[in-house]
Amino acid sequence: MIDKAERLLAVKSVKPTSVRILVLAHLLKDAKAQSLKDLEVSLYNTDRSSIFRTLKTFEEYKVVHSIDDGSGMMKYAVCAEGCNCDPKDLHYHFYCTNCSLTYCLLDNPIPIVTLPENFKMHQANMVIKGLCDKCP
Amino acid sequence: MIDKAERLLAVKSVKPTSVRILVLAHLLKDAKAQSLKDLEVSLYNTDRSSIFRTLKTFEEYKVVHSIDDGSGMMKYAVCAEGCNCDPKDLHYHFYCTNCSLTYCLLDNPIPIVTLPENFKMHQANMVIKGLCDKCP
DNA sequence: CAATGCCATGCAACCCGATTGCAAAGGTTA
DNA sequence: TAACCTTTGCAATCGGGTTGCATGGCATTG
Ligand SMILES: [Mn+2]
Ligand SMILES: [Mn+2]
Ligand SMILES: [Zn+2]
Ligand SMILES: [Zn+2]
Repeated sequence: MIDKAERLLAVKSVKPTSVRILVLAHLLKDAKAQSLKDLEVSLYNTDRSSIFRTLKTFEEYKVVHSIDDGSGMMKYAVCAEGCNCDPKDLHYHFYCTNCSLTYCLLDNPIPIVTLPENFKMHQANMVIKGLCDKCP
Repeated sequence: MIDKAERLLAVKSVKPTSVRILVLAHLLKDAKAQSLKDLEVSLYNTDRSSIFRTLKTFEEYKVVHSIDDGSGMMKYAVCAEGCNCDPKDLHYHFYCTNCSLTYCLLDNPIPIVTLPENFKMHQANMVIKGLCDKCP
């Protein structure tokens, strides 16, 4: 995962510092959307603000995208290959209200929504809430 | 608006106290989604926590629904007539990144999303972000 | 009417995720 | 080596949301 992280950082032109490699490797390893706190707990000897700023950098360089799933904590997930975080790359997210896991539903494109006259869409945050397949 | 608020509270079986009438009248008057802070500023002689608890009560009794538009503040909007806050009453919301207004897009039903096997949808928060018709 | 009980309200304090200021550490370049 | 820029760690702060507690208002009961 370390190698994979380093390669991905190179592709995205982000300088591969130690914190960045660790954070990205962890996001790649547990292939689920993770919060700042999740990462803080997992990388317990790395400072929270460093992880925070790393995530901001990752967002800026389209390494990860953030998901506001309504849980109160922003979640971060590695962007799929080819993703540029454009409207066309938008996808649904599913938040399990039981286990708190957040999933990227990459298979369903989000539909074109007919907006009122002269409204322009730039981004979207589409979250479906319910129970995942591992929860009762 | 005061009358309308009192009538609506009666319909929803919520005891019409002074704070509740004021809050609901204000939500009805400015027919847009408003945050706790918005209401706090408008009803400057009413306590924040009272407004907060009023909004919680309104949610519980399906008087209003809340919208997490990603602005960092929860927004509240009066439910349309006949709304029971069931999945069938879900609708898109539009958040203008310029003027920070949040609109209920009541005309577009949200589509049925094909979920992975054994995932069950209970709720959803669908927010489209961009520019509204009053913004450049 | 007085006593009781319940719910709503106001105020202050707290919680917690997010964010920032600042100095030290690392690495790069001249 | 010296100057410079970026990253990191630590501590403090911010801000929306939430809660504990005492008071107030109102209705019910005796
Ligand atoms: Mn995703
Ligand atoms: Mn709405
Ligand atoms: Zn689950
Ligand atoms: Zn606007």
